[in-house]
Amino acid sequence: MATRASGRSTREAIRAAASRLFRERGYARTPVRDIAALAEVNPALVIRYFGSKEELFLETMRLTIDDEPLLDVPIDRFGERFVDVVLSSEQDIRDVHLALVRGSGEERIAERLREVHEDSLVAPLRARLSGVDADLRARMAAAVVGGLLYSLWIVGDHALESERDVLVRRYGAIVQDIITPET
Amino acid sequence: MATRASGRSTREAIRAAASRLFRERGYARTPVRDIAALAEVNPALVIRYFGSKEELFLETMRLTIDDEPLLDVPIDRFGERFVDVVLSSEQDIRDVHLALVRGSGEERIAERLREVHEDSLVAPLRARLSGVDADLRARMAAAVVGGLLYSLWIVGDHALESERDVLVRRYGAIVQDIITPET
DNA sequence: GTCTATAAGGGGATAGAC
DNA sequence: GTCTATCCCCTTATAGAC
Repeated sequence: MATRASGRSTREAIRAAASRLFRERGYARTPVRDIAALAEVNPALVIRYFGSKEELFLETMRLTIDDEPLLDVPIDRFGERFVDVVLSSEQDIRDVHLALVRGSGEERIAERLREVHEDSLVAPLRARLSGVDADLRARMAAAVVGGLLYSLWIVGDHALESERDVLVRRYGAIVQDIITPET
Repeated sequence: MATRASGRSTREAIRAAASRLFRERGYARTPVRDIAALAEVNPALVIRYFGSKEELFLETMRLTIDDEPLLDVPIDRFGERFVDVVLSSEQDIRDVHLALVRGSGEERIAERLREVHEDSLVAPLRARLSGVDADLRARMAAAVVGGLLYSLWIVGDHALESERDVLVRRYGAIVQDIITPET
């Protein structure tokens, strides 16, 4: 095999392959060799560049939610919009989330999951809430959204996958009820 | 080591050890050897009795929810009671559920998770509901309860672990809102 | 910067004696 | 029914040549 391009692009090729395979098959079921093969790179390089498989996993399984669509929405429609954003597939929130959940037997992966849950689900909700129970309400709403992801992707609840619009509306209503302070 | 008791009790010892370790450490992080050690039994016997590690896992990670407390409760308090039952630690619903979620990268374990989700969460809710949307509502409520478990145990959301009573009441209210038909 | 070759360990599972 | 001994595969990770 010919020597490939410079170190920079090799690193990126490994990262891209790892990101894809980890999301598709999860941590435990993705050998380093498979990552190397997909990246068309020597297996030794994977470790050389990233130190260990776990480092590589943590390096690739990050999330930053795009909260722009959340900023300009009126508070009484926030629940629906939030569900909409989470379910939007542009960023692969769901895949990364799923991989983290399944890998959470490993302590450091669990830690990353907590960060992702906090930063991507709790924080955006919390930012728009006020009142004494704001924190608890944000966490409950985040848990509910987590439950939606769990149901859709982990248990594969196809019966819940009605029209996307219906899902966003009904689930949005649940979230909305939680974040709206009790009368 | 002296020969232990009869085959019957050996089988039970293996089952008990496996059940405990799988719940504590999960599928991937529990070697057959550790199960044998805890059961004070030869490693070869584990496979001999149960065929494979995966079979043993599926054999031990079952759930049957005790739905007696659900039968005599008035429908308008059903949500709260349901959350109460799920969080009651008598049966280790949560541990088994957690182990199944984390193991769900394996196809057969995912299948078992779907069964458990269906039988222990969806079905008890569905049994008390009626109306056109009954099925969808039952599934959404089940997903929400799954979200609670997810948040409490998988991400370890300690901030959500307020007083148990508070949790049951507030989360029960959410479930109740879902299973109560819209006006 | 990339390769070959291999170390070093752990895993599940099996054969066959007792 | 239970044991010892071991097979065999797969894994991550490293050493050192090119």
